[in-house]
Amino acid sequence: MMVESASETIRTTPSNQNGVSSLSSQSDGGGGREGGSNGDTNGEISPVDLLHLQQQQALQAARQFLLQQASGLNSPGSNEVKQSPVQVPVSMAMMSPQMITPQQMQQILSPPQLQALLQQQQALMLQQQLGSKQLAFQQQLIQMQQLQQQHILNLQRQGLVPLQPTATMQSLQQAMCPSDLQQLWKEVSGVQSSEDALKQAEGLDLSTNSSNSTSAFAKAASAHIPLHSLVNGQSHTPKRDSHEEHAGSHPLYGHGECKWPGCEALCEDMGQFIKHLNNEHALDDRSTAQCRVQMQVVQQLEIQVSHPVNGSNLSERDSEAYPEGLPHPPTSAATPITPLRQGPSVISSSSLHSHSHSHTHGVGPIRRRNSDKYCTPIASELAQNCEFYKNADVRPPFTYASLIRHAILESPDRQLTLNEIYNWFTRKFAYFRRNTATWKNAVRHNLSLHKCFVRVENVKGAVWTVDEVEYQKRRPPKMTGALAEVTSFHICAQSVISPPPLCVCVCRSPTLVKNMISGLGFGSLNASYQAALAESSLSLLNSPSLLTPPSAASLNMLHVGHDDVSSTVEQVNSNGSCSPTLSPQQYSHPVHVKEEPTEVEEDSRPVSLLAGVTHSLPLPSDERDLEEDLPTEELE
DNA sequence: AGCATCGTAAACACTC
DNA sequence: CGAGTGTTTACGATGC
Repeated sequence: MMVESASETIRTTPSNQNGVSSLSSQSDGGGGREGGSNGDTNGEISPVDLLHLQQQQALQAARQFLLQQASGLNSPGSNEVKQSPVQVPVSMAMMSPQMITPQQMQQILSPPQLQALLQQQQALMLQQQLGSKQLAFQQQLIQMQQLQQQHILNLQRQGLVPLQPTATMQSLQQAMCPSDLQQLWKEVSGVQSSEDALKQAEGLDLSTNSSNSTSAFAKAASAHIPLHSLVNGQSHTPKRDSHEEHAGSHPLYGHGECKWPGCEALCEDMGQFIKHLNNEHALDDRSTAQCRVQMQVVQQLEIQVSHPVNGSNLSERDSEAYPEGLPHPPTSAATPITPLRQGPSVISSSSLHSHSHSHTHGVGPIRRRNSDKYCTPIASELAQNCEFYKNADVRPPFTYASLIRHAILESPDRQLTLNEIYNWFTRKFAYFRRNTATWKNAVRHNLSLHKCFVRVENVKGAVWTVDEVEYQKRRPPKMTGALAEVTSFHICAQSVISPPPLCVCVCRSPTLVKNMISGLGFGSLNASYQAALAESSLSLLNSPSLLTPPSAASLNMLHVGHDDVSSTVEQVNSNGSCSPTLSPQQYSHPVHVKEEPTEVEEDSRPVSLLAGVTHSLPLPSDERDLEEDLPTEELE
């Protein structure tokens, strides 16, 4: 089996570079500029090669760890699992289908995704005919992909094809696209997805073999081939029979003990191990978060490898999605545009919404926990799914307070009349174009109830503003839950992309990196997991390419975020520089002070990664000022 | 169980 | 008077 224990894997030296190569094999000609630096022919290793090697090593370790988790979480040994002809991708595989109830699914998927899922499922119910044909087709496809892999592998060995690690992460992200969620849903609900998979397969370019523009990995992800069959480029023939595949071994089982990172529980036999796996490592927030964190790590590593210096990885789409002067969400920087995406474009922690209310009203509630518990970056979500929410009658998974705040802060003057807030709601969300009485009442209720919303008498009448201090106060004092950790690390990882020099300076110590990770709310993650993150990050952070001046984008990443919408908006003024939100007291007009029912005494939100690390360091005065000025909420 | 948060509903007051 | 706005209370659901 390719999977060793987690700690071993993390420390795996890149003796088999093929692992990276095969995963990232791609010859799109778009950015393989570093492929030529392969210096293994002359025996001399240049610094560049060393760097690359180091990066690849970190990448490999992170990737393997992720894949381990994916396969481990999949609990393939469970007899209850009836393997469908189509495998779920890694992101899906990490959610043990047999353990996911529809309720859990609702919690995992955002409402838009759910809606898309359900619609697809309904359509699918009508046609379930092509099972066997599709299976054969899939197998053919797999064979072709294996050939393709081998070929690309050979080319890479000869230095003919540059490494394209980015493709891997794109694939991972593709693997998390709504269509794949649909796939998962179908599998969970026992619906054969032959039609759908066939469509996907047809989408692949079968007319070309070795050097087309789609990586084998991406194809595999699209075709739902188990990722572990691609790892290391070894030609594991994907076995369709889960029993056959997992009868005697399991990636996370070896030498009589569970190889789950940090577990090491003794299991006499496979059955016991499976039981243990299901009991101890079942899908929950934490395991999901771990996978997501790991994916973030891999993503950042891959971004780093493929975009060593410049910040040009912000797509035009991102530019369009954000108001002038507002920072772009760090997630977008690495978010590939994939045609597979139909609904919400990004599945991040922000998409892990619980939407479990089952109200009888036409208008279901916006669950606060969605944003607070999961620290949803609403700005990011909204920006990226703007069109979706605009057109789809789907309830946004954000609290009224968050939305109102976002609306206000998005406005040029950071103040809106009630009617303008209404208009914003209806303009931005198709969902709010109906049931107006309900939500408008709720909006008014929220405006009045929350002290963070301040009514200001204006010449034109009353406008509503946001008192950011108050808003922050009412935030939960402590982020709990694994997904909060993800968000924290999200920022950590993002800051890795293009951190300011001062960040790099302190991150060269693995211990420190580890401490940073723990200090950022990763304390609940086990030691080896933290070590994995730390070490993965370290390799990256040692890269000279990180020694880039702080850019606006990188500064945006320096703060651990919280939930929602305006995390992005409020701290940045129109000229792009960061500043505290205009306090209501700055208005010359009378202000109605409200008392909020409950107040959190202390703002003990996670501090920024930078702040947590750099306080002991000399900081350029201007940067220090900037840092102090910046609220500690995530700047998306 | 208790608490906090949120969404919803509704009553009420005030202004235009 | 009615609509819009703003405040307040109550209640149920949910999560911790």
